[in-house]
Amino acid sequence: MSIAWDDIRTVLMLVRHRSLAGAADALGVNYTTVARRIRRAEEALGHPLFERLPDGYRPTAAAHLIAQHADQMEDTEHSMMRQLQGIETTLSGVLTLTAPQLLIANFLAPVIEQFTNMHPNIELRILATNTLLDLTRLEADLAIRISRTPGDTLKGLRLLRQENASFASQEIADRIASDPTAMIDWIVYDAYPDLPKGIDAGFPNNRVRYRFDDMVAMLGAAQAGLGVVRMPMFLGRAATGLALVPVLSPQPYADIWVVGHPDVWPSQKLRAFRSILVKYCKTHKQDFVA
Amino acid sequence: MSIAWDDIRTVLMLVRHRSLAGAADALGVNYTTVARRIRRAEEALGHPLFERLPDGYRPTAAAHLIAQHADQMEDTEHSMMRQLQGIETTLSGVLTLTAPQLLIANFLAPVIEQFTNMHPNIELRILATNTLLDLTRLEADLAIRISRTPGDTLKGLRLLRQENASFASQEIADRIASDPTAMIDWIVYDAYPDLPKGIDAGFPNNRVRYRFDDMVAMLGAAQAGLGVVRMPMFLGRAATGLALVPVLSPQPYADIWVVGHPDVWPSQKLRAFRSILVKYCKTHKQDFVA
DNA sequence: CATACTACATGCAAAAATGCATGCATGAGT
DNA sequence: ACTCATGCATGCATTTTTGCATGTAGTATG
Repeated sequence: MSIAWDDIRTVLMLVRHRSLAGAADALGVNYTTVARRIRRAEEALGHPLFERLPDGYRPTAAAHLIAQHADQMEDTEHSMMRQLQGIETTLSGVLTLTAPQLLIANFLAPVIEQFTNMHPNIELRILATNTLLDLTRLEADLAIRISRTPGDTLKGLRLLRQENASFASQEIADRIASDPTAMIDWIVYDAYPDLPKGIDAGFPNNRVRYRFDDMVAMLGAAQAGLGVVRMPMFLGRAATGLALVPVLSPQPYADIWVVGHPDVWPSQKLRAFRSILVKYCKTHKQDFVA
Repeated sequence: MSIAWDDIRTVLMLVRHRSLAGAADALGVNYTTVARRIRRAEEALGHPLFERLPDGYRPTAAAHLIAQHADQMEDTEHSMMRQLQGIETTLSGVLTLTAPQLLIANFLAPVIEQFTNMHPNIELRILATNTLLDLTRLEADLAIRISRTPGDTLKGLRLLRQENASFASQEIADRIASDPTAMIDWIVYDAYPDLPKGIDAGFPNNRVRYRFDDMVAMLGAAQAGLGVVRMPMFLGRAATGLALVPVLSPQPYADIWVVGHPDVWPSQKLRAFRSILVKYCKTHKQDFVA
C-alpha cells in the first residue's frame, strides 16, 4: 500500500478540475492517461477515489484527503522551484516577465530589445496581460505592475512615479481650445464610470459618452476621435494622433513597480534584467510626468 | 522548467543514500533507473544536481535544496497515508503489527490466531523486533511496547501491569532451596551489568557470571542451567524448564502498552485488533504478576 | 427528432521507461 | 600482484506507459 508521487499529483488535478480533460490539460498529458493513473492509484490504495458518474468523476472523501495533502506538497514544490531559480547564476535559460500590455507596447519594448541583445542566451518570455499572475506559483519570474503598493509578500522596486492627464484626437483638442464651454464627451473606464474628478473649472460642460472595460479599446476610441480619455501621461504621449487637452490638470497616478518573489529575486538573470530596466526608467522619468 | 514529482523523490533518495544502488533499493527500482531519472531531472532543470565522482554521486547545493523540500513533501505524504488508513472502514487489506519477539512467542500468539480466524480477509503482518519502528512513517500500524510511558506523540492504551522475578532451571532452583548461602550465579543484561537490586537478605552470596545483549539468549542460558535470570513474570512462567527462585522478590516492571499514531488509530481494522487484544489481556492479567 | 456537445471507455500502435547483461575504474584485503 | 567488492556507464530487449482513433451514453438545442 503506497502510491507514486506523480499519481498523487494526478489525483490533485482531477479533484481540482473535476474532469479528466481538465486535469489532463493541467498536467500536459492525454486524458486517458489521467484515467489510467487514477485507476492505478485506486488499485494501489485498495480504495475507490472517484465515483464515475455519467457527467464526470466525483471525488470521494479519500480523494479529498489526498488532494488536501497534495496541495501542501505542491506548495512545497513551488517554494523549491523558486529557491532553485534564486540560486541560479548562469545567464541562460528562460526568464518570464509579465507586464500590462500597454506598458510593453508603449514603453518597455526598448528594454526588452536591449536585454535580449545583451544576453542572447536568455530566452525572454513575455506575458502581456491585465490579470495579476501568481508569482508564488512561478507563473512569471518578474512582474511589472501599476499599483499603489508592491504586492503583499513580494519584493518590489519602485521604478517610476507617474501622472494622469486628459487626451483626445487633435481635432477635438483644437475644438476644445477654440471653445472651452462646448460640451466635452468623455470615454471612461467601466470600473470608474463617473466623470473624472478634478476637471478644470474653465471647462464647465462635460458628460460621460462611452464606457469601456478595456484600455486598449479606449485608446483606439480616443484616436478615432470619439472623445476625451483620462490616461497616464506616457501613454497619451506615446500613442500617435493624440494630443494633451488641458481639461484635466495632471494629477498623480499609481506608481510603476517591478515586483518578484523574494526567493527568485536574487537570481542573476533577474538582476541583469532589473539593472537594464532601472537604468532605462531613470533616463525616461520625464515621459511620465507633466 | 519543471520536474516530475517522482523525480523529486528520486533526487531525495539519492541524496539520502549517496549511491545509485542505495536509492534504487529504497525506491524498489533498478539503479540504472535512478541514474536516468537524475539525468532527466538535471535536463529538466537545466542545472547539474550531482557531481559524478569515481566513488559515487555527490549532491550539489541545488540537490540539497531539492532534498530538503522533498523531505517536507515526504512528511506530508506520510501524514496522508496515515489519515487514509485512519478513515479505512473495511476489514480487509494488510495490518502491520510490531512487538517484542518474546512477547509474541510467549503471550501474543493466541491473540494473533484468534484475530486471523475472526478476520480472514485481513492479512496480518507481524514484525518481531526489538528496535522501535517509526509509526509516523507507517513502518507499522500498531506497536506493542514494554515501557514506562506510551510514545511521545503516539496514542496508547495500557494493556498490562507486570512484575519481574528471578528464574532458573529446576536443578539450580532446588540447589538454592537446599542451601541459600551457596554462591548464586547471575546472568544479566548488558545494559544493566550489575547485580539486580532487591536481592533478598536470605541469599547473601551473589555474583555476575554472564552478560548477554539479548534476552532470547539469556532465556536459553537460564534453561540450560547456566544461572539465575531476572525476567518478567510471564516469561519465566511461559518458558519451559524454568522455575521461580525466591532470590529476588517480585517487583514492578515496565508496563505493556499498545500504541499507534493518532491518525491511524480510528481505523476499523485497528479497532478490531485492539478489541481482541484488550479482551485477551484482561483474562490473562494474572500471568503477569506474582 | 435529428444534431451537436461533453465526458468518458476501450483497443491498438507508438513511445518511453525500465531491467538486465556486460564492461570499466577504483580501493581494500591478502 | 591478484582477487574481490563497490559503484557506475552503456547497449539492447522487454515491459510499461502513453497517445490516438473510434465508439457510447447522457444532455442540451433548435
